[in-house]
Amino acid sequence: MSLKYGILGLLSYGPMTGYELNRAFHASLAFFWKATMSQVYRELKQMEQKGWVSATTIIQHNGKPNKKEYTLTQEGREAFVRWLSGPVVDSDLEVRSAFLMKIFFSAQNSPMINRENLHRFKEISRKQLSALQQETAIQEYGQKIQDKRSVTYWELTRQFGERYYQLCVEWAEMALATVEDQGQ
Amino acid sequence: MSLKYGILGLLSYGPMTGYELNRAFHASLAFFWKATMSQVYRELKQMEQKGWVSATTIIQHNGKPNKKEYTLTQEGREAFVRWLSGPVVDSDLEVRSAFLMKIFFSAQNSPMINRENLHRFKEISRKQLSALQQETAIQEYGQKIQDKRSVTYWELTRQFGERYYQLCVEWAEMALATVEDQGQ
DNA sequence: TTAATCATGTAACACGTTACATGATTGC
DNA sequence: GCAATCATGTAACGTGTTACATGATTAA
Repeated sequence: MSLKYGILGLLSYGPMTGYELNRAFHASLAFFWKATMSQVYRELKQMEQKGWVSATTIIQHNGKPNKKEYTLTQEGREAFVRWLSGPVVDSDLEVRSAFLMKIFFSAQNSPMINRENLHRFKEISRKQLSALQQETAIQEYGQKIQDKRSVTYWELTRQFGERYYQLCVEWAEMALATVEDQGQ
Repeated sequence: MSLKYGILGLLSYGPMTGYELNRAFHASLAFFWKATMSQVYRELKQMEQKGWVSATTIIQHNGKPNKKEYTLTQEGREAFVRWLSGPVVDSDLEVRSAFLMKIFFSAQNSPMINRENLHRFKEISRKQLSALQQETAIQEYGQKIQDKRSVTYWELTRQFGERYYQLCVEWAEMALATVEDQGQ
């Protein structure tokens, strides 16, 4: 559901190709929404049929393959605004964690494997945290497009991510201590 | 991917019907994994074909519909243990948040709607937090089944949830202050 | 010479969501 | 009388994942 609106949102800054949309996704929305190339192309096809975006083929020379640039239509912009201004519902907050599923059943695992898994979780979280802290794309874009209001909101999502991974690291330390304490 | 293992994990505590599995899901795993009835029935059918679970029909009198009780087979238990003892991978930590997607683009929204959305997010998070704090299922089960080791791990997932929703509430307060500060 | 980048997709499968169907019993 | 609980599912659709296909250019 949200992938559609992620694409519309990115196109609201200006026209882009599927390939560029994919890069933009990875550079900015990846912390809270992952998308693959084939998904992006499929959504673009569907949205073109709906009339939310329109495509223009750009012929390239120098041996590079032709591009299809997508532009937001009036209906597309309206659909985006309807979603954006619509209310926040319970399901927008849903959490899904394969890792916690594993932890839930981990009493049936060997203590050694549990310690390893918790350590690995902590390390991955730490890496994600420092990646988000060193994130400069927001500042760069902000200086380029001179849109102070956008930067505020982009920065809020980044800060959520920072706090989240901070939590993961601290929880992992607590969990490791608990598991050791119990002599497991 | 994880729904399968959630079902196998619950069946590792003893045989259950699809209906009971659904209730168990809502009572224990719901914070980090949501499942619907039809999904549970579909997975059970697939896993029966794979030979991971076996079904026994229990004829009921007193007007109630017949039940099908599912039991973990040896192969099912092996598949579960393979998953449980397998390494934690990056994708096990993936975050997906429709709410943050909306915040990311919220510079294009009216300031009033943004304040409303942040307030609503804070309220939902607060409710989830107090629901998790008042959660007693873990203690009850623990006393019933006398499995101290399981309780430790169940409790770790609950604590992750508590910390997570605490973070949400605090972040929302910070975000509201930021948005007000900017005169938006 | 090998991998990465640019650029488009298709096909098949897996998983998640929503609506529908049946029908007795129990509590408000 | 109406909603909830017990208990099973099917069907259709929507979304996410993985593998495959093409083919030139550029940097290590």
